[in-house]
Amino acid sequence: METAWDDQLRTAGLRVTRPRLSVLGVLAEHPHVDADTIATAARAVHPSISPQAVYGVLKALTGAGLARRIEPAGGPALYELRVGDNHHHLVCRGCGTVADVDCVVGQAPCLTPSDAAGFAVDEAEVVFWGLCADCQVRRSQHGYGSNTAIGEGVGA
Amino acid sequence: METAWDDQLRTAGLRVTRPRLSVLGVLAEHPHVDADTIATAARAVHPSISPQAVYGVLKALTGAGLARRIEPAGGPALYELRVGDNHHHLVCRGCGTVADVDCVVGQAPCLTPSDAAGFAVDEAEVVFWGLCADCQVRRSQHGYGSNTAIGEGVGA
DNA sequence: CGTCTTCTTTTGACTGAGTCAAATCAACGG
DNA sequence: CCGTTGATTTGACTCAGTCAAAAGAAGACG
Ligand SMILES: [Mn+2]
Ligand SMILES: [Mn+2]
Ligand SMILES: [Zn+2]
Ligand SMILES: [Zn+2]
Repeated sequence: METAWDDQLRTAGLRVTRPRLSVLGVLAEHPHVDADTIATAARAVHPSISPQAVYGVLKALTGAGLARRIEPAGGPALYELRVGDNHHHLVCRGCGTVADVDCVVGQAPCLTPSDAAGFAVDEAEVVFWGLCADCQVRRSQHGYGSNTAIGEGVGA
Repeated sequence: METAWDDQLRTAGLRVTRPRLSVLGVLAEHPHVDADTIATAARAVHPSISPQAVYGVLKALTGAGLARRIEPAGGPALYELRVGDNHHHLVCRGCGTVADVDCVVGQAPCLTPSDAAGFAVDEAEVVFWGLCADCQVRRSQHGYGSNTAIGEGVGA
């Protein structure tokens, strides 16, 4: 199951190295992690890996289309292996947790602007901001009202 | 026309100061600018303004709901005075130019995820990525094909 | 108008996230 | 097993933004 990384790397024209396999292993277990968390986790299997190596690996992986980088406002970049399906994200304002949202259209750009102003649009990036289940509970316990604002069902 | 800033600031419980008026003036003329550009432009009318003052002003303005902050991936935060209408943005991958996109729904959240995973969603942030008209021309002149990929008309 | 309180700005140090380049190291084709 | 070339390490550096103490100014009140 994990030797598949080897093929994916080689097919992408990349050499198979221990830093790359470690990072891929971390990404497989934890979707939506930042570079620092990846470095810490990767060190468990490859203790001598340097922070810069992690950046280098992530750049190689994203460049080759094996990983995806997202940058939710207010935090460091996050990486994931789920690529090529144009999915979107839910981000919790309370704790930063990120969850995947399937795109109902499937292919980019899944939305088209009402007026594209001359732009050739190739991607519609959608981030849903709100509170995760845990943070809703935590907030209501501390006296705040739970704001359950839901709009119509358009899908995304 | 510009004395309206005074009232807006006071109504928001903020004092009327020269740094704040300068920043508001810059934002009124240039939508979607970063803090550094604001500082440079504001210095034309208030030469002694410090970079930190700009950050402080911007935090006060956004906190009071007089300005909005957006953070397109790969660049510094941008600020604008157009607030409260839940509009979206087009960002050029070539030159970073940002254009507004009216939201056809008007109120947040204008989209609802297909599966909210227990989140209470209060906002759907949409960023359309592509190439602006100028960059399309520039690219085709240099031999690259113009990729005109347009999806269905959902509006945003 | 003058004074006093409180909010703002300034000054300057500092952090976090990421980049860049030179030197060392290791994958893998032959 | 060697040599080439790509990858990692090391270390310095940038950029965007934060934090806190000290100085300054807005504006409430007398
Ligand atoms: Mn995802
Ligand atoms: Mn805008
Ligand atoms: Zn949460
Ligand atoms: Zn452009």
